[in-house]
Amino acid sequence: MTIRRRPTINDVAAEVGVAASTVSRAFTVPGRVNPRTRQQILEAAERLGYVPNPAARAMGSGRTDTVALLVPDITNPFFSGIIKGAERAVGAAGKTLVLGDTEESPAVEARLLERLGPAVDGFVLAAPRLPDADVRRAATRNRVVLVNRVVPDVACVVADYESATRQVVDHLASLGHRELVFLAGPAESWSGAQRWAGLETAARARRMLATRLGPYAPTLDGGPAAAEAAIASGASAVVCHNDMLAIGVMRRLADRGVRVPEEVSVVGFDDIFGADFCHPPLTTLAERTQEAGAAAIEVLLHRSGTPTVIAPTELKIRASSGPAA
Amino acid sequence: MTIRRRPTINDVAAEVGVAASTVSRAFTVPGRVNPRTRQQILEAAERLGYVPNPAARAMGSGRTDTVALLVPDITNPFFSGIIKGAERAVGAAGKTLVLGDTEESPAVEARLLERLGPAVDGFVLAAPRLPDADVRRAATRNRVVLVNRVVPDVACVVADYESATRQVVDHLASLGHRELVFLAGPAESWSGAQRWAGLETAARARRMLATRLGPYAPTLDGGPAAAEAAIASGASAVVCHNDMLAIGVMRRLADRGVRVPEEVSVVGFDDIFGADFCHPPLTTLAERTQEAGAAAIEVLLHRSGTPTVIAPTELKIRASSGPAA
DNA sequence: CGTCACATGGCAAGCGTTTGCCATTTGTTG
DNA sequence: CAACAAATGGCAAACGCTTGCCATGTGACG
Repeated sequence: MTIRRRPTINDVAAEVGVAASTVSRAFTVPGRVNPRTRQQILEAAERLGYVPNPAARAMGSGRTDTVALLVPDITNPFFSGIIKGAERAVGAAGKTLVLGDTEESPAVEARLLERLGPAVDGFVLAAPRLPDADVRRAATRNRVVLVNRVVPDVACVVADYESATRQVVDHLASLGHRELVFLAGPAESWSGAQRWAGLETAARARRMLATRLGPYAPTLDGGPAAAEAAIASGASAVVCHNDMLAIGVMRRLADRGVRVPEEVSVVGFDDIFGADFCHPPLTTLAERTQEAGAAAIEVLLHRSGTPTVIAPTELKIRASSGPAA
Repeated sequence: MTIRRRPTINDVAAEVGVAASTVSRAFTVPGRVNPRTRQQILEAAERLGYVPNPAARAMGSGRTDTVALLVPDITNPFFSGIIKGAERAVGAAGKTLVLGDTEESPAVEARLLERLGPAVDGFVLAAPRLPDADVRRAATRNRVVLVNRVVPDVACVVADYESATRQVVDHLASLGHRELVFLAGPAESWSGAQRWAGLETAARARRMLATRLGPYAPTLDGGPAAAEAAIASGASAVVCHNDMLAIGVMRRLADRGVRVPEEVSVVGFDDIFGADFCHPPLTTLAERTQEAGAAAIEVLLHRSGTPTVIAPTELKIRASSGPAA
């Protein structure tokens, strides 16, 4: 198929017999041109198949009507939810979303920030791996909203980890567990730190014993090592950094003949796709990822200042947690 | 945080004392400027924090160095693989990927195609829902590569469904199954049609009986209805449109007390995230989604004409399929 | 030492929009 | 009907970069 030249604003102007500026206004400042003229212009544009060129628009106006969302791993279902939510919100605002996968690498993240910077009106950074200083620097060149990460003076939306961890601990306590081990994820993970801090506090309030083990890779592959450590610890309840790890752990436990939840209860974080059909279905703390993604866009597009919005969480109780042995 | 003005090519030119055109060439046609001059320019750019503005670049050159990938549903793990593969390939080529979620809607797909058209060098359409005519029209304005869809005169990369379905049928036949039912997905699905056609042919060659039931929603929620129909059919093996449906079906079978694979074998398509840890782990036909995504980008960026590339497939045999009862 | 080719850099014209400002037309008001 | 304001449209200058073309300087070669 051969590519045809696109009609420009000038083609439309010529067709109708008005100036290009009038055509431009017909699209961007409707009130500014006579309704009848506008109608003709719209019809001519339709007829010619004219579509405004975003790059040219960006040049003239400085606005790009595009925002970028950077996530550490597109294939991680947790981020899929954020992406989906952001996509919808961006689309509803008539703008375009550019997605970047940082592959968990601060370097890649920095590169994307730099490359995309001039091309977008703002960034949503989901669980960024970059140090605070770099995040702040980025916020100097573009509007930036963080998801599940807090950096002073930068807008963010974070899950309500305090309530979240309290729910987890309450649930385990009500099942009669007296101690829990937390199988930690990467040391740099901000949300991981929050989760552990919350668990520890909540456990103390409940007079439960809480221990942290790890770090482990927050993936299925991190499971075996984490499971072994959990078994060795002898705790009746294990709380995992995230669902991936939890599922990996449960697999290993099954291999080792340890029954879930009869012998040990397992709880995860994220409620990823699959958490409800793994075996046994996983009790997990669900963040409203789509809402979080949408909220981040909302803040980016409409709110000024550096608001912090707290996203609610919800404990999904399924079969992987049960009464203490 | 206050946003600072970005330095332009002129700032760099002034800093070094050369013309803007020289700075431009230092970045885009390195051989064209004296190595020493170039070095100075690069240093000045670094010092000033200059980053070329893609929009302006696009205007001058006509190239946008951006490609768009449109998928029906970002949260579907099958597409995550394609996205990941495409992302990598695009990044490796030093270009930018824009992602669009069409929400399974032809209308949204058409809108994105139109809006994004002028802003990108080309499109990869994964399993597009649009009618042939619209796809061809899009290919008239931009370069287009299809994934898992064939439209005459448009480049594409498709899974090797013929081999795929043969593998499935061979596997079931070797387990002693004499008949299978295919639980179909949406009627408009091109890949669904391919799958059924392949299964039917392969089954006939093996003198197996193949029946198609459905359509069912290709989601977990489609499972119950499909499972009921499968049970009613009395077949010992069911092949599902995709893994989502297969997992939904297995759930329902479990609820109904039908044991998998003892009483009925279940096979899916896609090998999505979760297929290996659902219960029982699902036998499924894996497409190399990341490779397919990368291949599509490769075709878009480097190949001319309208090549058709066939992506290999592989049957992952797991616990959901077993000897016929 | 005269020619010539090549290396290097500058000039200026776009690329498709937006937008500030001015000119004209139309409508309103006293 | 004069005077003025509002509505409408056009002109032209950006926006930041690329690129075709030309001017100059350099070294090689005969």
